[in-house]
Amino acid sequence: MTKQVPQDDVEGEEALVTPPLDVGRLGDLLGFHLRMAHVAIYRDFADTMEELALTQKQLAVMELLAVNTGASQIDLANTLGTDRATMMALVNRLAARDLIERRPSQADRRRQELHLTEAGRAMLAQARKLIDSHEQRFIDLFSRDEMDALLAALKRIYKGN
Amino acid sequence: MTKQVPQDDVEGEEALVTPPLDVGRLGDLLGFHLRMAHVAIYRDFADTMEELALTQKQLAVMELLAVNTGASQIDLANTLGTDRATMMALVNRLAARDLIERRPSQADRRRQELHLTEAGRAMLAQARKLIDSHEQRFIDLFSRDEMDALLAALKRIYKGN
DNA sequence: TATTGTTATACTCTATAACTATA
DNA sequence: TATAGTTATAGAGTATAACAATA
Repeated sequence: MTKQVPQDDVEGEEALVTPPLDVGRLGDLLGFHLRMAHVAIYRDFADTMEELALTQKQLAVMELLAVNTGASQIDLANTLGTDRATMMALVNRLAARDLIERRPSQADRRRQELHLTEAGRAMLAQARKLIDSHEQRFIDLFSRDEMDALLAALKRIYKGN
Repeated sequence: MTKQVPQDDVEGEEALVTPPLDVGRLGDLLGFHLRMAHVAIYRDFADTMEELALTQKQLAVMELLAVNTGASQIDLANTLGTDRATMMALVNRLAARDLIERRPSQADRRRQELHLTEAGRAMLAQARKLIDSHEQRFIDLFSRDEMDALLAALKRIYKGN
């Protein structure tokens, strides 16, 4: 999916044809390093999931539905921090692929309950296997304590403490 | 710029109307927490920079040019991990606002050397002030040691060790 | 009045491919 | 042959606004 970063992230490679620039003040910004790390993982995820054609967010929706059967689009949007319209588009794409389905709620007829389909559950099972190897590549960079500290720090950032 | 996340990230607020779902297996994924943290900082950045209408990446380009005068689009793309076409669009937008300018290279006539304009330098000075308060909000969440460890961990992720 | 889903719209981001001019 | 810039194109992501049905 991303043929990007031709030489840069290949381990044990010699210097680039065009060497990376001095990052200057960017080096002091948490947001800069967070963004670079996020992009690195995002791309590895995309490459790993290429055969299944699932994005991080699509997988997130499916994992949420695996645990929260019948959740609404608003539930998903609130949990993942997006708005209704964005979630609508995301759900549309997954529904078009028959991975999830909408069912009208009996209790509140404004709502549509979202469910994984059989195909969705099968896809999720496959995805989890691929994700394991993807995650492992980054887990291997850290000790258990380091990883715990990293996850705690990231949570603190987006939960605002 | 982002009126998003209506209740979620307000400190000391009671439960949401629609409470966040159980994140299930997502809670174990580094990529999930990294993405959530990135989005949180990205939005705070966007809100902070609203008056200047500068994105994280636009600022990154300007900071890079502040230190690496005359760098090419390829240089910037390699450093920030994007491709030529994406950087082209980014540079176009900054150039259209007269914040940076292209100058033909004497040494290699395929190249354009990029420079901050006077307006660009002024904008950057303003931006740095706003960024300080933005960064401070997140720095305050951590001790010095915690922040050092966090930055080191993030670098390890995108530098592949 | 407020909420859920929905549609329409628009702009940004990202990447691919192909062209051009240089090297 | 390879590289830098460029253009065209397309799809995904993101958000706003407005409407209908329902609460």
